[in-house]
Parts: sequence; C-alpha cells; structure tokens
Amino acid sequence: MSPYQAFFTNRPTEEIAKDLLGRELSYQSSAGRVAGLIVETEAYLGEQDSASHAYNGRRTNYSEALYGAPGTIYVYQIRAHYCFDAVVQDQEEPQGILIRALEPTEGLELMEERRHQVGVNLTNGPGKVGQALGLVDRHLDGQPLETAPLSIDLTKRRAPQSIGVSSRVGVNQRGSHGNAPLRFFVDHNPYVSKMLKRDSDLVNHGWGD
DNA sequence: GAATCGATCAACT
DNA sequence: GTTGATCGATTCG
Repeated sequence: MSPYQAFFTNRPTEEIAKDLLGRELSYQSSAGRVAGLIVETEAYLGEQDSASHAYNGRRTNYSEALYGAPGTIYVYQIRAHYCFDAVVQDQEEPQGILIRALEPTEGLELMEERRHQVGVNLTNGPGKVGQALGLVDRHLDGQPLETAPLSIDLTKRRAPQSIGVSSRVGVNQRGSHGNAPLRFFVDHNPYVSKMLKRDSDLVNHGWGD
C-alpha cells in the first residue's frame, strides 16, 4: 500500500476525518481546475453505523465503492445533488468520510458560474461542493484519489485554530448513531455549513496561522 | 412505495 | 439573518 493510501487507514475514522480538515482538495475538469481547503467532514462508521449506507452489512452495486481500498472515491446522489466520500479503512471495511464544505482557493469564477451564487454559498454544504466542482454524474465513483482528477493534497495542511464537533447533519435521529458526535469542522470558518454569521471569524476564518 | 449523508425559497424576527 | 416548508432523483424492498 502506498503512503498515500496508508493515510486513510490504520487509525480511527474520526481521527482521519479531523486530519482532513485544512487539506486542499482539487478537481481538474475539462472546464478548468478548482480547489479549496476542506473545512467540514463527517465520519461514517460502516456496518454498525445506523446512518451509513453500509448499515447492517448492506451491500449493493450502488455502494460497492465503499468496500474498496482506502483512498477510493465514493460518489452518491441524493435528491438532485451529487456528494462524495473519501473511503477509509481497509478493503471490505465500508467506512467513509463525507466532505461537507470547502473554503475555495482556486477557480472562484468557475464555481460562481456553476453555482450561480457567490461567497460562502458556493461550497457550504456537500451538494453545493459537488456542484461547484462540476460533478454531474458518478463517473469518479470507485476511482482512487491518488490518481483521479479529483484529489486531496496530503503533503501540506493548514492547521485549524480549533476543531468543532457536533452530531451529523441530515441523518435519521432515531437510529442508534443518530446523535453521535461524528461531524468535524474548522471552528468559526464561514464556509462551514449552518455556520451562523455571528459565529464566523471573518479575519482568520478560524485558521491558526 | 418508502427512504434518503440536500438545497432552495418564502415568511418571519 | 434565521427558520420552516417544499421540491425531487434514484435506488432498494
């Protein structure tokens, strides 16, 4: 296994989810390159997790990528939007980390064009991120982040001043893990979904440097 | 037909 | 600025 893949296994999924905050995610499409710092993630713990697509060992052709090697991309559609997970843990262990929000660093114009929005509304939610990146189908599903046009730069990281934790957004509260604290975000960063204006740090965006 | 890891717009403070 | 109802694509049972 490459060092790149090793990042996505050998430690708890929650820890990987926190380590992804501040990493730059980029997507090279035919229309151009867009990129942003990851500011919000959610951990999905697989077969025991009532909010996971693999709950109770559920395994279908649709979610097969979740069972793939660490660092695989899992693209899924919800209502009219595309979202994606970074698949973590070893092959056959269907855990994933949902990338929920980015702080744009490159390709602002392209994102604005795709979203018909400006500012934080470009990328402060998983479906919005998908649209800003230009995901319009599932063709990246099952590809490795290491070599796909959609990738995460693990060679550097901008450190959050502090990491916020909460329950996950939009999951069924009745499940056993409905309320589990598995959502992680850069505290006070304005691009985090549901971040209130009054809680936003408009100077440093919650970064430590 | 039920369920789903969401976004938008209208209505209100 | 914030809250709450409505729209809606696809897959699975």
